[in-house]
Amino acid sequence: MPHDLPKAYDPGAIEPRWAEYWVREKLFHVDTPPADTTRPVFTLILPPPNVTGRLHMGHMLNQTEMDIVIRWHRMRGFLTLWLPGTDHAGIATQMMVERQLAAEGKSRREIGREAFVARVWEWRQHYGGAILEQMRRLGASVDWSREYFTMDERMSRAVREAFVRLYDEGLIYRGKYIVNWCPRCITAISDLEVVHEETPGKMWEIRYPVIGSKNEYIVVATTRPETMLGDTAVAVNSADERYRHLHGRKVLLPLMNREIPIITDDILANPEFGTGAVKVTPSHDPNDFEAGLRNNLPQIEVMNETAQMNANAGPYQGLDRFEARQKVLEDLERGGFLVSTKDYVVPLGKCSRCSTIIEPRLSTQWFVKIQPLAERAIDVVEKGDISFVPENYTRTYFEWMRNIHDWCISRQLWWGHRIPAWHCKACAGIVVAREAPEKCTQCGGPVEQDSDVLDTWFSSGLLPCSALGWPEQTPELDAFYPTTLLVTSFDILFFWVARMIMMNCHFMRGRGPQRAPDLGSAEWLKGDIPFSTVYIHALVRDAEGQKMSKTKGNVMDPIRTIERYGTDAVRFTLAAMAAPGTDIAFSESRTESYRAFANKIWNAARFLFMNVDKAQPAGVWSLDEFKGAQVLVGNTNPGIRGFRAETLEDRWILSRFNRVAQEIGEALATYRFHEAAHVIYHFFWGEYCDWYLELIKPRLTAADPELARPAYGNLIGIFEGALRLLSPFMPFITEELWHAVYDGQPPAKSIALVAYPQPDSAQMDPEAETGMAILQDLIVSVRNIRAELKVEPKQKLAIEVHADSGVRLLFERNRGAVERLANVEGIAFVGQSLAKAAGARSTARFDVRVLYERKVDVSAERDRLTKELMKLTQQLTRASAQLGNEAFLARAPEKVVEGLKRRKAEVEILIGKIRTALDELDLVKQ
RNA sequence: GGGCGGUUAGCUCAGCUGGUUAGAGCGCCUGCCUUACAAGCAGGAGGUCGCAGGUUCGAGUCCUGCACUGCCCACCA
Repeated sequence: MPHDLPKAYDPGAIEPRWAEYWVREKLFHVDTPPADTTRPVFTLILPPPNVTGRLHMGHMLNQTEMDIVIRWHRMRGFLTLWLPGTDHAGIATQMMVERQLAAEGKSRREIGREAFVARVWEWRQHYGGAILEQMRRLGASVDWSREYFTMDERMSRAVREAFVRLYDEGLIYRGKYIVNWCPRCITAISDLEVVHEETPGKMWEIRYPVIGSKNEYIVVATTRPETMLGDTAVAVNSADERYRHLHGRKVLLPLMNREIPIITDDILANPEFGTGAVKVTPSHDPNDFEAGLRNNLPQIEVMNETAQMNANAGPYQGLDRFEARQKVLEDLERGGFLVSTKDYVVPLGKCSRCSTIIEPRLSTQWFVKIQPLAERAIDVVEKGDISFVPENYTRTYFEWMRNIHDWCISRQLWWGHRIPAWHCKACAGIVVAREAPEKCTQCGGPVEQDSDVLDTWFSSGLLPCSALGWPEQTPELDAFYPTTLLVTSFDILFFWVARMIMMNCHFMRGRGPQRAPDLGSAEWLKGDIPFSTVYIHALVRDAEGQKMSKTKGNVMDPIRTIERYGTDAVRFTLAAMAAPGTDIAFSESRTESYRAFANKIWNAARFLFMNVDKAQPAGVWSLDEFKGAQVLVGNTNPGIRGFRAETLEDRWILSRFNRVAQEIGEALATYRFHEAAHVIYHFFWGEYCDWYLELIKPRLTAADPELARPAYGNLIGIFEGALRLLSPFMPFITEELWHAVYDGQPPAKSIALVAYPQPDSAQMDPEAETGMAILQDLIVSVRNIRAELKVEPKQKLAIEVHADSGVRLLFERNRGAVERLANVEGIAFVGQSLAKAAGARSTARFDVRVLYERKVDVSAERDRLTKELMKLTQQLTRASAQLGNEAFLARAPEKVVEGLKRRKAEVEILIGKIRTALDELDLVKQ
């Protein structure tokens, strides 16, 4: 029995069931539409989580926002595709499996490449689906039938195609350069994978003896003395007078006893800094590398791939780089070469994966010549074809794009896309091809594939076009590319977003304009862009505003939070706190309050069903009357149907519903999730439950079925509509209750598949809203007086009201409401103002007092009135000053002037009433 | 060294394009188990919007400076 709800809302009892139902029924699967479809299309690609990943709050925020947008579009009639997938995450996954091997006492080198890769696939088979399983639990309405993995064969094909094309166009090259090298991961990494940290360290000054002069030295400064073993020159600025006489001379490199030249080079950014002379180590520093090329210096590598000193380091061979540093310093000291040791803050580069200090290393790698790609990527954003929300990220994007460096894409790993290049064993030529060549195309010799794999971001940078079938011309590409939106976090803006823009714009170049981005939009999406809007969401921090990190131990597991409060409550928390551009300090107290919100909705439903179950058998009302309401997608006005606005509260709630639908629509269209969440929260709890439900109660039990019938229709109608409004935010509870509303026979398989309420201005009723506000004001005033007088809650009291005829009529018509909600028995309307009456309350529209024998607490009353008077007087002063200002009257919009005048009049009336009341109090005292 | 953001109630945060009385949740105080909900109901207290100037008829909102604070980027030994 769907109506038989347990008393307390228990998310654990309903959420897994619906999560499973949505997947099993394939509710969110969409067929690829024909190319000529007229249906508006909305495409969103899920930023593929790492296969190694576990869900964290950042994912949950990300997915909540995406799911809200997706469900909202789907309910508005878009053909909506949300495409899920996972990323093979090169280094991360390889490390995971290596750890596993280590636990078995094995290493990847022992078992060999082929076995290792097989082992990773096996790992992925077992554990790789964890994060997507977690996504299912969140209710993410993705199309599971289209799931991809970035190592799938079709993705590999796209990767090879992209590589070969870029190579053929001269945009990929191979060469020996200084790269960021992680000696622990034993691979090159890109600039972006290096984290710079200001670390307290030392700067040492070392003197190099000048050959051919006695007691003459050049003093150089360094933070990495061990690299001096590879020095091949000392550089000074050509304009530096101090060293002019040494141009063309040589120094003797201490410890190594190697003669190296003194060169003049502009390597020195600032000749004032340090001693004005630097050691030059072309194999171990990017600047020195360049200087080495300019000056034809030899490159002497002194370290191996694990940053241990090699044979070129002479006596230091075999030492780790930091041991070597100590030893070098000791030896320099002993030889009298060490001039000074100073504290110095060094910007140390560390591997973003394992925090090992990066060693700049000379090695042969593959690079993307990025400038030409960046130019187009800048262009599409400048032209507005792609826009960022919040828009200030545009600047950051340009900043990065304009200072971009070539991208090192080769990794010395085993897990990843193999570079489609083959080396000839005979002539050392290179063949780059889509498929493995049989032999060298130049000399016919045997070939062997390059052992490196590609940076993970090379394959994810091809999304979304690769996920839609590129390089094939698939119907999916036709229908869904460009995608509409990308929702992601700031930290992968450069890693991923920027690269997708560069690569997609490059490969999809020349594609004509596609569909419109939104309903009723006259604009068309440009054909080559990967997405038209990038929404950058906030970082989720802990309740203290600290970044969540494993080392701090403040990481929240969303699944655990969900188990405690329910998915809906956690989703709602994230949505309600997701103001664009600001970080989220996730607080469980908020989640608790949103669970209470869910409970409130739950109990409102119980109340409804309890009454309905009595009314139906009595023939007062039948669900069939309601079933006629059109809520199916495609209906032009899927708001509240069959509503009969017969009373003030009916007109009011209908008006409010429409206004709320409008506000939510506007908020969601601009990604203002928090605003939308607040609006629906306030409407449901503060208006529907607190007022409408209370006001309508007597009509539900009215003896006259003609009175009761519309009340039921309205009550259920608004409830059902509100569920639809709320559904994208809280998909589970709304699904459960929506099915229950229809007694298990809903007009569609899911609330997610019916229409989102659209505002209807014809149903907005400002007069009813004003009237209701006055009525609420009266009820609250009476409750307030009662509380001040400490009247027994159960005791009914008579009241006197003074008001003009219009307001009086309003009160008379809603007499019952006042009596019930303010616990009043008998309302007398009086002709004269009640301002003098002790304990009366006044508003600009009415005075009210209760008839009660207990004396007013004179001093408390005086305090209250005095405070009120001060506030109002301040307001009056300000308002008068403004209204007396010619410039204000001339320049301010009429609406503002009118509003202020009205307010001033009200304030004046109130001040008068309060003065009277205060005078009266003084009389009482005397 | 560049760039971006924050500072609003005891706490955590909203406040979009400057416009009538600055809001929410939690916490706090008072009273209620009023048959939908104590995860609730009713009432209430609490803010010189970081500081100093400026623009404007009008500033929490725009500009300048300062203080504190967070983040991103960067090949100055």
